[in-house]
Order: sequence, then C-alpha cells, then structure tokens
Amino acid sequence: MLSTACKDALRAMIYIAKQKLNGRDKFISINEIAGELDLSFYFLSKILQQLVKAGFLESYRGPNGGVRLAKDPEDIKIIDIVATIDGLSFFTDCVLGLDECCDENPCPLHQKWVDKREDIYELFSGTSLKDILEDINKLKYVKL
Amino acid sequence: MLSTACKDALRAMIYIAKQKLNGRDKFISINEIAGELDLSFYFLSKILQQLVKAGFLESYRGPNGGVRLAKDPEDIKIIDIVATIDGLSFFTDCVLGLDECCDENPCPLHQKWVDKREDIYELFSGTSLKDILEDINKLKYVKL
DNA sequence: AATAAATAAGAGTATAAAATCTTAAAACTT
DNA sequence: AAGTTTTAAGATTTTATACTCTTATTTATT
Repeated sequence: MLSTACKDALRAMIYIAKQKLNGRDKFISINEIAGELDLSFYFLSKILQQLVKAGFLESYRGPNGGVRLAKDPEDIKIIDIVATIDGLSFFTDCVLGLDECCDENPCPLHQKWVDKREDIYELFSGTSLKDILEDINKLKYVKL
Repeated sequence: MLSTACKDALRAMIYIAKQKLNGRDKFISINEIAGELDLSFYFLSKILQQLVKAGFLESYRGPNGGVRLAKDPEDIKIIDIVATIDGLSFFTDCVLGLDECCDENPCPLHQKWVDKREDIYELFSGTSLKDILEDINKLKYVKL
C-alpha cells in the first residue's frame, strides 16, 4: 500500500521525533538516521528533501547540520507524510481503477471499499508523531 | 493497493460471472472481455492465464473457445483473485516494511494497522462473486 | 486436409519506481 | 583563505511492473 519511500519516510520521521522527545533539539544528520534505520543514505536524502520542501522538516548544512522537525510532533500526522511522499490517490481513486467511479456512479466494490478506506484515512489523519511516541513509551520495546 | 493486473482480473471475473448469471454458460472469449472492459487483449490474456492455472477459470481453445468460471460464483471470493494475482503480502507484511515486526515485537503502527488490515481481509474473504452480482442487481446501474 | 479461431507460453519492449552517483552550495573549523 | 562537513539538486543506473509481440498448440469448420 505504501511505497518503500513512504515507509522509510515514516520511520525516519518517528526517529527524528523520538530524538526531540529525548531532549535533543539539535539537527540530526541524515547519515545518522540512515545508519540507525539501516537505510541507504542516498535514498533517504532524497525522501527527506521532499519533507523539507513540504515544510515538515527544516534542514541545515555544514558541520553539525542535519534535519529536525519544523513543527511540534502533535502537529505532524501520518497522513501528512503519506500525502507528501505518495500522494493521496489511495484515498481518492477507485479500487478497481475506474475513472468514472464515484458515489453516484459506483463500481461494484465502491461502497464497501470506501468504508474501509475512510477508516484508514481516519487512522492516518488522527495519528500524530506525538501519539506514536506515546504508544512507543507504553510498550517495553518497539522496533524501528 | 491492488496492482493494475489485479484490478483488471477482478473486473474480468465480475464480467464473466455476470454472463453466467444471465444464463450464458458457454465460454466467453478473452477478446470480448477485453473489448467490453476496454482492456488490452494481450495483458488480459496473461492475467486470465494465471486464474486458469489457479483453478478459478477453465479455458477452451479454438472457435467458440474462451474462458468460464470453474466454480460457482459463491465459491470464488475477492481474496482468491487478489491472492492469485498479487499474493497476500499486503495482509502479512509490516506496514513500515520491517522484517521482524510481529505481535510480540511490533513496529509503532503495528496494532492500529493490523486492525484495519484485518477489516479489509474480512471484506475480501467474505465477499464472493455472487455477493457482488447481487449488489449490482440492487442498484440501477453499476460501472464495470 | 486445409484453414480459421481461439488460448498458451515465451520473449521482448516500455515505463515507472527504487537506488546510486556526482557536482554544487552552504556553513563551520582551523 | 583553505579544507571539511553537511544538505541540495541533477543525472544516471538498476529493478520491477506494465504492456506488447511472436510462435505454438488446440479445436472447429469447410
């Protein structure tokens, strides 16, 4: 459902938000993030650039440079990251790929699918980085 | 979420099932299906071959040949078609792409995501071609 | 027997996503 | 001022998916 770029973006954003929670308010180098999350530095750089452009991260060049959140963790929702990297076509396009499919003119799966899709939309738009960090802290150990 | 091949497969299977309901129990040529659904004959042929191999369609060569359902419409579920064409990785893999993610060792989105994913699984495994045809008949006009 | 109609199977091409590399620009350190 | 560290941007390569083409095989028709 999510592209690998989007999965990587989500993991990176959670990692960055986690540092902030730990009192570390400096820029975090992309090299560190890639190392910690076992991602390609090159690929991750490209992805984070998009999040900088979209205003969810700010970046700084030079020694001790890197990226950090441009907003509070509670103001960055999963859907924001998904929208930036993958777009929202998952939430707008017909599950059978029909251009004309809509409420008035539905494909055979339309109504049933829209229900599920909206559940996911609500999950993604209702879950912020802050919520995720709180979940992480409730559990003993959570993968990233 | 679904590959275009899988979307095409679903549309074709619904079309084929619809013919059966209309009392037409003969083989339907792939050329006809491709024409009606505005799909490439070549591409659709490849897709339907997979459904023949998987036992959901049977095919017949030569004049008046084509494909037809190998089972009753109520015994073919959406999930069967999805599993044949796309596989079930959507329902088994971590939403963040982590290999080690599981109930005991979850990623930060695991539990919330699994709930939604299982809803979709239940929709797909609980909906047969027969169910879809019944829905179609309830509405005045449904796209395919 | 020959021809035509249809699917099967394998090979090939095109396009998009993923991943990498290179050069440029910014900022710090000495 | 020169060198180092870091992100930015553009170009390139790789890989997977989507799509097309060609040849083979099966079956019916004449």
